[in-house]
Amino acid sequence: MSKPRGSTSRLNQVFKLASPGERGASRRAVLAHALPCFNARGIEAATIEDLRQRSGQSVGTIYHHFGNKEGVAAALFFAGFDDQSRAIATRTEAVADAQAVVVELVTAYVDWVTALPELAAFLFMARETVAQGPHGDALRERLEARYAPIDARLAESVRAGLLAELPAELIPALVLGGAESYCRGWLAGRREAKPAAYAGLLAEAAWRGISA
Amino acid sequence: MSKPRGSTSRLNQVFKLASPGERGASRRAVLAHALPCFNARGIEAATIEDLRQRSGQSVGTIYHHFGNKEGVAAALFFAGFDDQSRAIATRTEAVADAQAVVVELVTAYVDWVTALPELAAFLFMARETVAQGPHGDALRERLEARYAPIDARLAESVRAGLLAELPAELIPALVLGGAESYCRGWLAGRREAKPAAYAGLLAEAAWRGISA
Amino acid sequence: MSKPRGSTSRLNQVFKLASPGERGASRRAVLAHALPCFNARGIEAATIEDLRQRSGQSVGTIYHHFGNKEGVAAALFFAGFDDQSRAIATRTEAVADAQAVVVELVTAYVDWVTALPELAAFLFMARETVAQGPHGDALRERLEARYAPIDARLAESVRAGLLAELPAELIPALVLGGAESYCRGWLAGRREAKPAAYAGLLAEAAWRGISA
Amino acid sequence: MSKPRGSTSRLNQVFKLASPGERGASRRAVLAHALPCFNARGIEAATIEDLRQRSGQSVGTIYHHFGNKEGVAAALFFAGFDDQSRAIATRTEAVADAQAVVVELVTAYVDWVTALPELAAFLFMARETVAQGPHGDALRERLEARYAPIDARLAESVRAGLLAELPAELIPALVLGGAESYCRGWLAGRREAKPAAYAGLLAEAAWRGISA
DNA sequence: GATGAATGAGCATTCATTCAT
DNA sequence: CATGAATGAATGCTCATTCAT
Repeated sequence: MSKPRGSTSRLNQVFKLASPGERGASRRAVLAHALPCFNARGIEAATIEDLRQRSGQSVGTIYHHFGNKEGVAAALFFAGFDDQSRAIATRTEAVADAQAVVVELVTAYVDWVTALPELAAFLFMARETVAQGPHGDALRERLEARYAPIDARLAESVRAGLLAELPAELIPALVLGGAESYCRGWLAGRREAKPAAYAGLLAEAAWRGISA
Repeated sequence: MSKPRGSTSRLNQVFKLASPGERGASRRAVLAHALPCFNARGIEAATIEDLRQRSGQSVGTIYHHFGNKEGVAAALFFAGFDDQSRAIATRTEAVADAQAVVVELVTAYVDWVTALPELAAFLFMARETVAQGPHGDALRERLEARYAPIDARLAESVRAGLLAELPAELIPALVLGGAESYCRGWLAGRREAKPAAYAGLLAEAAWRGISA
Repeated sequence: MSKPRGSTSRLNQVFKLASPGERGASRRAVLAHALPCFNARGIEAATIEDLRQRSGQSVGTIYHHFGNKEGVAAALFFAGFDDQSRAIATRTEAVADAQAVVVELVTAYVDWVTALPELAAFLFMARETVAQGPHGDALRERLEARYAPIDARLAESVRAGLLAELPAELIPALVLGGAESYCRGWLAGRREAKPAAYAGLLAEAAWRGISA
Repeated sequence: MSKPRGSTSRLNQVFKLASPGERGASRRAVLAHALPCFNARGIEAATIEDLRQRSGQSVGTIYHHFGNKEGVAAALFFAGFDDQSRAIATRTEAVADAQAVVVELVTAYVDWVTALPELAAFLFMARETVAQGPHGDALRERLEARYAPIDARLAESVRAGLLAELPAELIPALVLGGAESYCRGWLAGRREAKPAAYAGLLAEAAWRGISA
């Protein structure tokens, strides 16, 4: 019998990375079941009772591991965020020129969203909540860590005349804005085709948008 | 003494349009003061007591006009959404060719967000809530009404060979994705320059991204 | 049929004074039934559910009138404290010389405790809690208002040579310490005779303790 | 280097007496650190987690030694109570006539409170809790053991005509009431001078209050 | 004896909504 | 139409206690 494929086993991998070791089983269970809870009703509207029932853990265990409901959401957010960062880093570090960086970035992004749609939807939903909560600084650090190397390489290309002379703070929106917008639409059920199906077109449009 | 200008009087205009007549004064007061309440803490976390205190209206009046809290949020959402639609329609209907449509659409969008940042932030925040609530169909109708004419003209240009052969469901993301992404960043305090300052660059990049 | 006598009707009078008017009925009901709840288990251990059940009011009404559990305790404390102050003031203001003041003070005190034992027990129990809570300043003001006139008259007598040369901060303890100590013992069930039965002896001992 | 003096080393002595031997080190640590925990927030509001953190012992150790939280409070109470009893007994047993007994009793009492204010505050706070709990009988026995010899000697003096004809149950209040009242006020921060400073005045007033 | 992760009953408090005036 | 006191279900969270290691 073959192992299950697709988003479930991929999700398990994300939670394993977030709570490694045999000890992390109950913590993992909470994280895994919190995802549908939060996605179904929003972080605020989801109740600890929801999390408890679906995860099969006790209230005390949830509070033992995460402190409070926001703590569960933050842990889930960073588990997803970090996995996404790894996926992007792996692909963008393997290539050299600016165009390839843009293509790999956009492609890695839409592939990740396509592979883990529930987690992607949660990241969109939880981002502002996390940014304004007690882990806001942690988020900003990790955003910096994710995008700084990429920004540096693109800035280099601007100096080399390969990219248009664009304000640095505008580039991220031009590169990932289209992909992000399409992904939001797809996750909300307003678009049919998987984002990965348009990876090439989105990457090409992004590159044309910023190239000299 | 001249009247105050800028976002406050512009907001008043939005609320006047949403609740015309002398009778609409209390309704207007609730809408106007609900905006900071919802933006400060989120729709779910804002309380009727917050709305009551800031608006100076009674609990009964709020329920009389809006039915419930979600009703206030929906009314505020559509007031903002409709104003944005009017702004876009006014500018895009005045031009003929595809490139001009794209430029006017992007420009109208970022200008509107720049002029009414609180309302824009609320629209981003409330969109999913409204889409999943009892007014979801109304939202889908109005989205259709807003974008159908524009989509039609762009689709025409695709057939005329002026635009790249792109899937119809991808075009909106390519056209407005960059602007939307930058606006989100600006509203969240992660970007410095007003979106309107980059209207030209965003419009140009959008056009290059989809042109043949 | 004659009216009921003794502590119950006397208590009702206290609560009437604390929440006058027809409007105050539900507030009064909460106060009246909070007394046995707090006395039975302590303020901390008494639950809102206890108060709700015994008073027959809703949770919302309790919070509407008192804000929180500590608010109920504080309101009850001041209702009792103020009644006790009135009882003391009435009797001490009616006499002239120092010995009579001491006698009336001690007598009024033990009579009040004997007449309202439940309330007296609560005052002993709640005093430190109130003093350390948000109403601590209010308590200190009212203590000052109660004892300042009496202290002034005793200090006058010290100057006149009728009283021993005693430190001002020691006098209250010498005057009321014995009565207070006996009352505590009686309220705790460690003493048999009602404090009022020893009013004369306690007053006489107090006067001998401080007289020149 | 000389040993530290004053209330800390005196407290250590109390805890050593309560938990002698090498085995009693962890028990002693819990008792010593429970005192500030209970004083800061009250017995009910202090948590096992507070005790655990401050004492550096494990939850299991606390339960091993004391059974439950009330057990810690009771053990601490009796450690203090017994030390106070020893201090009183040592001084009152050394004298013969009634006046000397009263003077030594009052003096021993205020000296003890002055030397161990934290413990004294705790005794006032915990007394009712202990009296109503499962150790109530133990407390009543020890109170009897402490005061019976003293009461007997004073009763003898009443018969000898040295003391006023006073009800037996009133005498303890007349003797210690003033001292107790002043000590409570000092411990609560409402009085400036240490009780020991007024030992003579308090003892004299007590004696005058009860002497024939 | 010692440990501390896990438990879950129990609590204070909030807040959308109603409805008598 | 307008009001705001009253309601009580629902929720996040705490914490004493247990027990497997």
